[in-house]
Amino acid sequence: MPKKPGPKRRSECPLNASVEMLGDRWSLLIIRDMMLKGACTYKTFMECYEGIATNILADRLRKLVDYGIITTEPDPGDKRKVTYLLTEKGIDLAPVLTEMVLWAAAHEDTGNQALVRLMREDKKKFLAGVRQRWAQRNTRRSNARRA
Amino acid sequence: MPKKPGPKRRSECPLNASVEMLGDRWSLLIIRDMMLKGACTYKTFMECYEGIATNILADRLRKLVDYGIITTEPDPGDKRKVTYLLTEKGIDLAPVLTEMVLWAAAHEDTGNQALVRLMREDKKKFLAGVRQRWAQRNTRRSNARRA
DNA sequence: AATATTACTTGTAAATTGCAAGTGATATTG
DNA sequence: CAATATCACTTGCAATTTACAAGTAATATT
Repeated sequence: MPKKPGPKRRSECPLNASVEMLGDRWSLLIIRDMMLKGACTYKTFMECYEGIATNILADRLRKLVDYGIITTEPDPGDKRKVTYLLTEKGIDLAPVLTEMVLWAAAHEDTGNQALVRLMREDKKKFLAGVRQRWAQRNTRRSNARRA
Repeated sequence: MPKKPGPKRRSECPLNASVEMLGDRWSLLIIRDMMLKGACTYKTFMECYEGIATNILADRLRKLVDYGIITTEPDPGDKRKVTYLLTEKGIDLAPVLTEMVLWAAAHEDTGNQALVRLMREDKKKFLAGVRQRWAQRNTRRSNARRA
């Protein structure tokens, strides 16, 4: 997938680009729930422990789709359902999430120490795991489409 | 420095902790200007290319101090000036910044390719460089205080 | 003594967020 | 097969946050 020039940003700085796409209180938590809990429907996102509002969730999902971080496809079994999936671009956010988790775990009093230990003890392994799980998902999806 | 329990957060999740501290459109850009451009006064932060408003800057600096990410000290030469410095906790954000820069550079059309190349070709070296430059600064500061 | 610089604060309009209550298209149940 | 439930949203509105412009107080310079 080619890089999009994107609409006018405040600056050309790559950090600014990241901040404009992900710099809010919800987007990265949605990615987290997809990556770690395998969440992929509106309903499961609503179960997010932090309690996201419905309008904000709809808005963030729309933006994440626009940015090419996630995609949607209809559920073949239940026509009410929409499945959200991480794209390559979305999967590539794993290192960002990891560093943010490790930073907070090192400097704040936080929970989920099991995840933190896993990330800290073998960062590469963890990243490879995320990547593989999602590669499988997307492959299954491609096969299904082909069939 | 011990970890603070911090006031009530939306959840115990370490990612959420990071997002609550840094998940907005300006905080990480301020850290960037300190880390990469050596900015350390209100005035230099105002020169930030993205054009931050004065009230937002004052608010974000206050919050970053509260979170222990930066500290202030008066300028010994000019009593009008306040110097802002990264703490250890702030310096430890370098890997987060790096991954965000590399992610955007990989998937978006952005500038500052020199920085991106440096980060990509030798991430460890880049991080060590940031750390060393700031360690020097903080050492000089300690010495000055002792003298 | 007058002007400039630095680090802010204040006021206000515009945008964003959070909460509650719909809505319409499917799916399930009695 | 009619009534109810579920799913993925949208709408309305108050509260909070942001952006922009204009101060202000404490130094510093000329």
